[in-house]
Amino acid sequence: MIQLAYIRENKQDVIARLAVKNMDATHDIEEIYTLDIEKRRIQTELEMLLAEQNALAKQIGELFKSGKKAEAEDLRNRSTAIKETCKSLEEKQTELEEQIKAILIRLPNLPSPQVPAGKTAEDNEVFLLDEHFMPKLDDAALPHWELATKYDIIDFELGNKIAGAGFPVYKGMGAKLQRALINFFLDNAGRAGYTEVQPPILINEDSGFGTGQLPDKEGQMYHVGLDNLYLIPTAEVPVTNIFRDTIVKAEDLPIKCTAYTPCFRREAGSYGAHVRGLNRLHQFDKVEIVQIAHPDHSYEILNDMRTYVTGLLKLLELPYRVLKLCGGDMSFASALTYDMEVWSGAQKRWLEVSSVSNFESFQANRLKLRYREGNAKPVLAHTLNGSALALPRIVAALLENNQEKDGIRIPAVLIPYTGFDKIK
RNA sequence: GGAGAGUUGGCAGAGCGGUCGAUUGCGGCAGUCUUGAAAACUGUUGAGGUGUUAAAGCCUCCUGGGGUUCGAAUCCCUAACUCUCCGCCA
Repeated sequence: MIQLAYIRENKQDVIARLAVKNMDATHDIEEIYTLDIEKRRIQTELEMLLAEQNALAKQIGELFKSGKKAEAEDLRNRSTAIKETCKSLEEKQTELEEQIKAILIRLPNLPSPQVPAGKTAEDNEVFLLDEHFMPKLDDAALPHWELATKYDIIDFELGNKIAGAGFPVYKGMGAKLQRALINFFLDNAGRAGYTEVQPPILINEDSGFGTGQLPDKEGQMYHVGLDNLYLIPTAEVPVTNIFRDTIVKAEDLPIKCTAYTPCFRREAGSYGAHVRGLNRLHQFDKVEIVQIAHPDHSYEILNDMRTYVTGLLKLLELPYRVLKLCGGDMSFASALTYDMEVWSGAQKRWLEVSSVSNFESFQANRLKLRYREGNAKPVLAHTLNGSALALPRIVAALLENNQEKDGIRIPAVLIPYTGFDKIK
């Protein structure tokens, strides 16, 4: 949620920056601005009356005590009269506040000034390309879904029977590879200073609101109707919400957490070749990294996180590229996002395996997540997160890029985790 | 699932419907003492809004929502959550 005080002072800047996300917010911003002025006018008026009422109530109490009944009655009538006015002003104020919030919560975050203009994924800026580990495959190379069947490590049909499309069953070495990757990612995050947490994978509405999934984006999440809970689309939601309604000390920043969780996405309307195999699933595993940062350092930290993720890709011996997302391709809550994509040798496509974002104070404002410098007033913190990493597409790329005549080669760093060096 | 109890400031824990934003303890911060630290003592210590050069002042907040009243942390209704006992269970 954009800070109301910022809109108050910087109308034109807000409109200009939302235009980078291809949104004409002129009307919304003007409306907020006008409603806010009116709201504050009413608030002032109301508060003066409330002050008078408080004073009267106090006097009445004293008059009753000293037995001056008639005078007390007199004041009581006056107070009753004021009460009516207060009530209507209060209603008006609440209504205005609701109107302001209704607009405010559906406005996306302001993109950082360095976000490139653009409408679609085509307009993203290639920030970095590392083809060092580009595989040399011949035309007989198999896509990962065929390799999965050939080596009997992932069964899509079986998952279909149990839950539906997009819920694969990993078997044997396939399952072990999943576990190996999760442990490998968690261990690395731990070494990089992230504290491991295991959060709930069901969240309530407040949590969904805090990180920006609710309202409006509930269609992307599975909903447990009976208990009104949602399955998490990413660990970002429960982990960031650990810090909802908290004031942390400035010297404790940055706070770094990592979590492995399964993630659930409805992906309604997705179909076709691009969602085959592991490319797009309803349930998948991911290790997430989250940081709560001081506003002065959040962009350095974003760079650190990006470098950390590309470091993992190098360790896994995967060719990758880093995209700086354009305004049109960025998510609702993000101020700046880098996407990491790995090369999938047989599909001959780039697959997104991580997305690292700085949300600045957008989530913090919804979460009421603040830090305090000494005895100063609390200030909204910045939140950041990134996948480190999402498993399925990593697996897809590993299978395809490392296919050899006698099996699939496991990268050296993973062998201690898998216990085998080849899937046969 | 059944029965009961509760939800107050960072934590613990008081609070006859009328100077209660709230007693007290702990913790935190500052000071005295000390070579330094500890102990002891003293002071200070919630959030949001409004306002101001800065303050003062004023308003709101005692889980959320609604109600009664001139006046509510205190009474009533309601929701959520927590705890205890019983049942069930990985």
